[in-house]
Amino acid sequence: MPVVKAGEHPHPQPAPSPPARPAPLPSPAQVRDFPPVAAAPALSTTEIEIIDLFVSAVRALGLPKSVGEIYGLLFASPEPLTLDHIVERLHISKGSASQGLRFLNSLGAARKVYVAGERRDFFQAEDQLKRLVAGFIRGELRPHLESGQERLARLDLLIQNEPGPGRDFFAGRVERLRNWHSKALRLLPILERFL
Amino acid sequence: MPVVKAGEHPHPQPAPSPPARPAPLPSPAQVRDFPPVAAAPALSTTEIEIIDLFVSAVRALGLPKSVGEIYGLLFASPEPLTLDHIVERLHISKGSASQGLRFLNSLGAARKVYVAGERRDFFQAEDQLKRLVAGFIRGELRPHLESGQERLARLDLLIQNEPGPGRDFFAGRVERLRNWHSKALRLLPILERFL
DNA sequence: GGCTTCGTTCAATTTTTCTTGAACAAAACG
DNA sequence: CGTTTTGTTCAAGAAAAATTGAACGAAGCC
Repeated sequence: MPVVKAGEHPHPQPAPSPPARPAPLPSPAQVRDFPPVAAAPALSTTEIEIIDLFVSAVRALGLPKSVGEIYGLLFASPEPLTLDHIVERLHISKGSASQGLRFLNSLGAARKVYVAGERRDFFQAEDQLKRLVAGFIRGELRPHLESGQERLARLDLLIQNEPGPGRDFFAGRVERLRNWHSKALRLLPILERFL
Repeated sequence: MPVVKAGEHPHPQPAPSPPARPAPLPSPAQVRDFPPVAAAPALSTTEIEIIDLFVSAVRALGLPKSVGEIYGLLFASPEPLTLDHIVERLHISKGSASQGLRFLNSLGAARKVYVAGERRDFFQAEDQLKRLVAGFIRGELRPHLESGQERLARLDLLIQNEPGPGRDFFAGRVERLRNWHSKALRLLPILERFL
């Protein structure tokens, strides 16, 4: 079974990352230098460390690595980023970035910010713990607990046609499960309040 | 293994079509399988439902299915079981059963019970929520939070040689991370107490 | 309208994780 | 002691999950 791997290994990126993208040779004509967007700068050591931190946090929550990378990059960035920025700096596919961003957005962990005169969507990391937790509860925890409710109901039915001797035992078990379930439900608001 | 893992199907992936119903686990094959010779009784519908419940709970925590099956079977059993019982009734390999049992044992979720005149180890499920939670915290949550501590220290160092302008921003970020970390640490005792 | 940019989707592929099974070690038997 | 029972280990295979990339639709732009 898997296990806690607390080890340290610094790179999110595998080995030798190719120097840069094989940019199509810019035709000599272009003189226009643009301030906003240039070739994506490589990640700094600090950025890498921050991203790595989120990658492992997010993995611990059972979410895919790319989600951690994206959130980490946003968190480490003073200004909002577009999907392309993310793709280029993280070297992940557009597909991954799109999905990851949509997921983060659905939990309220990444928010779209309006940028005047820009067609593209810009994202920034939600950095209020309380909001992050609330989103996670709404999006991930709550749904599961709710499905538990149905399961318990189904168990109640099944127990009815359980042969005599076993029935009492199972009834006790289900009661205990119900108790656990209700405790978990009551915990959620406490969580939200505390964090 | 992960720490908090809480979302069940934490995939950011858009679930194509969530047939939200919990399909009974390993049911159909059972009866045909055992030809002659004293065999373990097939799982009852109730047992299957209970096991299924734990399988999905455990998956939500990022643990392997077999761990959920084993705990579920123990939980649904009035008397303690041996590794062989588990292998036979669950139709999983000895290897899986051994590992799963050891893991559950390490968290205090399954305990060895002494049975007079028996050479084999008998296991029963820990059924006190408080103890289960405490074990999970000690075995899974705490270790991860501790590794976070080291990461933060490393970040502090990295920030020192961060070029001027960025430094302040990063310093603020790291401070925030440290704040989150300490909140998480303070949450653990609350968790243990509440549940 | 035609062209380009942005972003999404999803089947195929890659990566990661889990499970199996056979080889072993330890201990009890006799 | 040799044998049998009990349980562990771990490489290899199977299964599950994440990532890619190309095709596509929806706007914006000129």
